[in-house]
Amino acid sequence: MKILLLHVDHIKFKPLKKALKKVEPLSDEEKKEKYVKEALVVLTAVEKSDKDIKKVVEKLVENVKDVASQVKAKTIVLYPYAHLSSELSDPELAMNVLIEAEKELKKSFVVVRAPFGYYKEFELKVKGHPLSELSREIKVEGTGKEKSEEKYDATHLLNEISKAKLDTSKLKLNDHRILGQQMDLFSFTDVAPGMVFWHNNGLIIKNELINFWREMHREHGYQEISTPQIMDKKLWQVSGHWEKYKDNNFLTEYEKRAFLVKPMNCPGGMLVYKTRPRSYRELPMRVGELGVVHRVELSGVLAGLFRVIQFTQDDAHIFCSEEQLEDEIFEIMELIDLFYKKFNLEFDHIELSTRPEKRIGSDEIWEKSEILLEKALKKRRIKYKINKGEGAFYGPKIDFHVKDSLERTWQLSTIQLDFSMPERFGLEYMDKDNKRKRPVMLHRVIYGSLERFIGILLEHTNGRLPTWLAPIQVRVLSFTDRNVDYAKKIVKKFKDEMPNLRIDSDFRQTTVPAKVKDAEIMRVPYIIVVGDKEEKSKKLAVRVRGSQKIEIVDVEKFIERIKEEIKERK
RNA sequence: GCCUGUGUAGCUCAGUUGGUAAGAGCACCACAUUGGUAAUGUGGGGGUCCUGAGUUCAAUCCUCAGCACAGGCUCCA
Repeated sequence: MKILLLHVDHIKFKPLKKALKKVEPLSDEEKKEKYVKEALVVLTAVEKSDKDIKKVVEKLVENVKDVASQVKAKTIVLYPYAHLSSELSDPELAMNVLIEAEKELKKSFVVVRAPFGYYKEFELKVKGHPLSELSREIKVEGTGKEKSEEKYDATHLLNEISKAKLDTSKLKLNDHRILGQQMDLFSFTDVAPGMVFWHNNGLIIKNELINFWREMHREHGYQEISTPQIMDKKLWQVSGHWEKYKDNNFLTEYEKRAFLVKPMNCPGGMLVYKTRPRSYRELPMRVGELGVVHRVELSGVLAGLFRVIQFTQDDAHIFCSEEQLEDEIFEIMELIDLFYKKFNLEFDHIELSTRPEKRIGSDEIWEKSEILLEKALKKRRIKYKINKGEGAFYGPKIDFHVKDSLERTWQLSTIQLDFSMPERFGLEYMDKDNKRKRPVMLHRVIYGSLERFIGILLEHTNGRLPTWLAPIQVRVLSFTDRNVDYAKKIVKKFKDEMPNLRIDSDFRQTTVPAKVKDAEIMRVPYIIVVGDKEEKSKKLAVRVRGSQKIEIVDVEKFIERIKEEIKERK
């Protein structure tokens, strides 16, 4: 139970309308406005864990008496105030606690109890002395036995686990959640809201994106690291994330030390930087990390792959000198450009987000950083909007937004400038002149989150991914049972030529149109039908990615074509 | 988290104003069929009607509490 004790000159309140469906009826007297002078107002929120009414009431009364005697209050106002807790008990329990507490307190005080379950207008004047505002948390300890003998019935609990049911009423046909189901890419369940279960087909896409990412980043002078999933709370106090995002972290513990499930990769990266003295020769040091992060998000904001609790960031941190900054920013912009061209994606708009209210670092540094980013944008002649006050708490950023099937925009790539983290973590390098200097840092992602990126990509292609990304690249259909042996030979030939080709077959005894339909729903780029004609002519009848036209092609030529597409990532 | 909806078979949905009403199509399995580029025929198996508590002689349906999903708000290091 949570309570807030306010010592007031007066309080005035009046019930307006029901907040709950089932509440105590009010007498005419109770419906009237109440005015109480010189009172200790006890705002109460009864919580789920307050099952032992007797003990809860006992402790509540004890607390109230304690404070009342200190402030010398003779009148108590018990005032239900649900907003103190997010773990509220059911109304019945709450009512009982309040009624019992009222009875107890009446033995020593004048008690006024405000009605439960109503929206009330109220006005009060707090005295303002040191003891006039106090909050208390009342906990009833369960006996050790109860804890160790936690009772549950596994088969019973299984009933509570269900697959997340998608409400498709407001969705477009190319919504990634529908495609994900059709193409067997991923799923969600009740027991892991906002966390993706990647099926084989979906993971293929994710892994291919990662392969491409790794290749491009190696080419662009990045190293890659991987840091732990949970780290001591201290680290996040150093970085400032604890201060700013306390409630948005998953907490766990190890030998009585508090650990945070990482919501960001940067602090881990900082520690790697600090493992040995660094030289100016190492800068710019570009360090990538495909980090899995967890963030506690409000349940109402979750949305398919677009907004999740657990996701993979294609993160990177670039440590460099101030002189190198501009070039590094351009370098990242080029990389972003390269990626979006590859996927034929266009940005809806680009934002420059400036200093937020809650931030670290001096105003001079913020000024400098913002000007720097703006200059870079202007030099590149990039159109952008200013998003005032929306920067990260450690620095301003440039965000790249893309539209989804419902015309909502989502941030994918971002470039963030940061003078503060290196300061907080005491990062240094030895410069030419043998003096210790502080590096500057850039945080950046290209895909943003792999989850969100895949969602966008699916919607933009309507699931018809380029061959290199398609979970199934080629499917061979038999015309009749007569043709199965030959069709198997074709499949084998493809596999011999391309061991990594994702090819499968459909030899069911059904019509060709039926099998084509299924392959189309799976968005297979190349559907090959093998029948008597093909056996005779030794050619292939290929249906290409959604077009209704059938191409008759030479086997060898077709294999070359696919090889080329996969190699060139088309 | 808030507001408004939604939750019935693997998928898409119908239905019961509380009582032999647990239904269809697709998918799956079997049999027949051997077909030419988005759905071959017949038969069969398959359901905790989101979960829990309550009301009732009786709950998928009513009440209360909760969970998840969706749209919007707010938020997004």
